[in-house]
Amino acid sequence: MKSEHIPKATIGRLAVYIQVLENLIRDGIEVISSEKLAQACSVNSSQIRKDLAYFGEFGVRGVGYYVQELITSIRESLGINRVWNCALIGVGNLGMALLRHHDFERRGFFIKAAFDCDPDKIGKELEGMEIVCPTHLKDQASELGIELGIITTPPDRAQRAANHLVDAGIKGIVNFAPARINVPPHIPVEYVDFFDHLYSVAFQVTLGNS
Amino acid sequence: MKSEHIPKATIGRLAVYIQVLENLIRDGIEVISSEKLAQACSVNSSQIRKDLAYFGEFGVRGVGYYVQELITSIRESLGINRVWNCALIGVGNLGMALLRHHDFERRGFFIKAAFDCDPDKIGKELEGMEIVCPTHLKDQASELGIELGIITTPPDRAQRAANHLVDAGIKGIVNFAPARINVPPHIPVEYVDFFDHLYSVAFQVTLGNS
DNA sequence: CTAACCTTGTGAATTTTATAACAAGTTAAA
DNA sequence: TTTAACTTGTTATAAAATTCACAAGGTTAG
Ligand SMILES: NC(=O)c1ccc[n+]([C@@H]2O[C@H](COP(=O)([O-])OP(=O)(O)OC[C@H]3O[C@@H](n4cnc5c(N)ncnc54)[C@H](O)[C@@H]3O)[C@@H](O)[C@H]2O)c1
Ligand SMILES: NC(=O)c1ccc[n+]([C@@H]2O[C@H](COP(=O)([O-])OP(=O)(O)OC[C@H]3O[C@@H](n4cnc5c(N)ncnc54)[C@H](O)[C@@H]3O)[C@@H](O)[C@H]2O)c1
Repeated sequence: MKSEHIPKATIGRLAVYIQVLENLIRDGIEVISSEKLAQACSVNSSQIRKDLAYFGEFGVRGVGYYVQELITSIRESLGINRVWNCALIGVGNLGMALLRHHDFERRGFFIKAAFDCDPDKIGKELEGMEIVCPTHLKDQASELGIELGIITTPPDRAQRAANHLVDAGIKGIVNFAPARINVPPHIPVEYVDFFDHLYSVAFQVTLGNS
Repeated sequence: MKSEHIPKATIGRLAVYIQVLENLIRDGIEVISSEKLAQACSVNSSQIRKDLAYFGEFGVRGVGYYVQELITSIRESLGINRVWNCALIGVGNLGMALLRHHDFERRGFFIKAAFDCDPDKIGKELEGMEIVCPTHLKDQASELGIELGIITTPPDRAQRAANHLVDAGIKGIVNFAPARINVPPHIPVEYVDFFDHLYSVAFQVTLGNS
């Protein structure tokens, strides 16, 4: 079908499909039907076929989808079948956990530089990377080919961090701080809000009890 | 209005409203209109009024919403105006970052127990808590009044961790591991997937460039 | 007190998203 | 080769969420 506008919910589900498909590979499963995949992802099978149809035709009628091929197709569709260089701002508890988490690299997201404004941290080395003052962000970004920014500062510093990133010509931002940030409209921002999810389970549990 | 079924998206937005409203408090703003709040949250003002209408009438016509009151009302609506005791399974990079993050407590989510199956970690103390073997989960859960579980194990251990939690009578789960888990249908599960958000920005950046 | 002005809450209209249904393509067995 | 059993891609249908539009309620200034 190859369509124009793709629902945000579709992107979220594609991420789930990849997750489940990768686990199927581990289990040695090579082909899967939309119905089976749907069960594993807790969605409707039409939903899966519709989501994939936005990007092309990846299945074989009467057979299903070849798992490895489908993973590749989805990754191409999302634009993640390549390396993305990232900068991280805010090397605290969470920032360090992310830096130490090598799954990001395995999936093509390389954190190439880490920034913090704390004088005690600047100059220290972590995971083979020197922690640098955010004022150097602009230089390093172009030098290292950094396109994405990850914000892990306290919430009241998130806007400042965002400003640094924008100034450095970054193309997209993932913000872990619980604060909205203002950036030019052509720069996409994704918010990772742990509390959103905690609130959501708490709400569902409360509903169930009432 | 007080309605029956509440869209999941509404819950997510309520979390955003709280986030923004709390920052308004910090700035000393006491009253806000749905239009202003909408701008701060990047949503439509009708959306806000509609979201709130699911739970009651919290505003004053001609005036707007009293910020502190609205926070309280939303918290009551979500069932988070009370303490929720949590157990964390998997004390690795991410688990430790969460344990050290005291914002959870400030918002009523207390991590009362931490579990790990690594013999090197069991018995160690962290943030005033002893790391315990997951086999003790059941005892501790009832003893400490734990209702929610947080999974931060590797993905191939997530199901096992979930089984422990379910067996311990936990009422809801937040899963940070990139793997779907199967639990009885009355137990809500929320997935926090960092890659989902990375994929999403990458996709949006790619779109913008094409 | 009146008039001009705001802002909420909500039914109706619109848009978007999800599900169902099925024609078309594929396989395998008889 | 034919038939029966599958499964996709896509159109049609249904459901859900968002936005619009405005009456109803409230405030402020003169
Ligand atoms: N740690 C968690 O588990 C967790 C969970 C949910 C949300 N968060 C959010 O993630 C963010 C980071 O949390 P954390 O626990 O790592 O906090 P933290 O205080 O440990 O780390 C914050 C780091 O940011 C640095 N920083 C401050 N201002 C900066 C600036 N302008 N430029 C660059 N660096 C700056 C600080 O020096 C510090 O090293 C916070 O916004 C927090 O609310 C954290
Ligand atoms: N660290 C990050 O920044 C990050 C980012 C995104 C996602 N994640 C996900 O979060 C999870 C944890 O990541 P991490 O970096 O902390 O990994 P980690 O390897 O540092 O920690 C995992 C911990 O879980 C423990 N564990 C393993 N099996 C267990 C079991 N059955 N019961 C109890 N404990 C068990 C291990 O002993 C270890 O301490 C992983 O699934 C990872 O994919 C982490």
